[in-house]
Amino acid sequence: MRVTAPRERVYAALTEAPHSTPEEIIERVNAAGGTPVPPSSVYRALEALEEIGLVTHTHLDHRAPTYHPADHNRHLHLVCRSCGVVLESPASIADPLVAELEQEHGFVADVTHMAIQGECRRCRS
Amino acid sequence: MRVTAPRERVYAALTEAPHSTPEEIIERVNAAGGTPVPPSSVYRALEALEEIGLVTHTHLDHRAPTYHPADHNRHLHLVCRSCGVVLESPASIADPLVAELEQEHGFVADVTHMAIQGECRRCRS
DNA sequence: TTGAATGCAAAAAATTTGCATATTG
DNA sequence: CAATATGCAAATTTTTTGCATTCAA
Repeated sequence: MRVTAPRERVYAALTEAPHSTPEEIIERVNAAGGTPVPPSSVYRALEALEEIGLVTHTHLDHRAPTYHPADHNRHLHLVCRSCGVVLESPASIADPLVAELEQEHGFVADVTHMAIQGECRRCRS
Repeated sequence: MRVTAPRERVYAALTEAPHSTPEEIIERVNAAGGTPVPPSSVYRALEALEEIGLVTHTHLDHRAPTYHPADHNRHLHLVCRSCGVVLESPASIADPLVAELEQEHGFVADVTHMAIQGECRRCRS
């Protein structure tokens, strides 16, 4: 795995703005100026970074996946339908559900990959 | 809301094959023969059916949404990463998590909209 | 009859691919 | 030096939109 400028710039963009879609990353990487990075290189960089575990992606909603630096404190993503805010909660909060799913269905769940939709405190009030 | 042929055919396709993507629905509706229904009409029919609550959609993975007839027994979707099988579980299995999320974050979760990724019993063995 | 819905074709949006060139290790 | 990664352009894929025509109520 080579360290290249596009990969470094994509990773930098993700630390500046986690939960970015590919499009947002493309824009951010290029907004910074310097040699432009074409979309195809951004897509390939994301793929590479994800493969070595530096980056992960999550599906927050019906749109494109969002990428962020891999976090060893895995977390659940909670997305508000009204305002779009993304809350995070330790993945462990779902441990009882995960255990139940395994017992009931023999299914080993990864609750961090897909967000949970709902409505946040502020929008409810 | 008018009852029209395209809408009836789209709904019929969903009862025959729930969890279909728009593309699959387009194919199924037209495979049946008869007057072809163009993609735009399928998309519009899905939107209309969803609006009146006859149909819902769920995000099973990174691909297109999948549609199915609305079910008053709401359920969680469990998707196996290896084989792609879609298991269902009563939404109530997540009640404790939902309660916890509300208490901790004031977030009212709808756990049925996004599937949970993981690995099914058969693929694990 | 008449407004809602369709069908068609074209546009838009998002992602992928092939290939020659440049670059890392 | 040799294999990997980039940049560019074109091709795909998926979904949306405008508009004249048709059809359900």
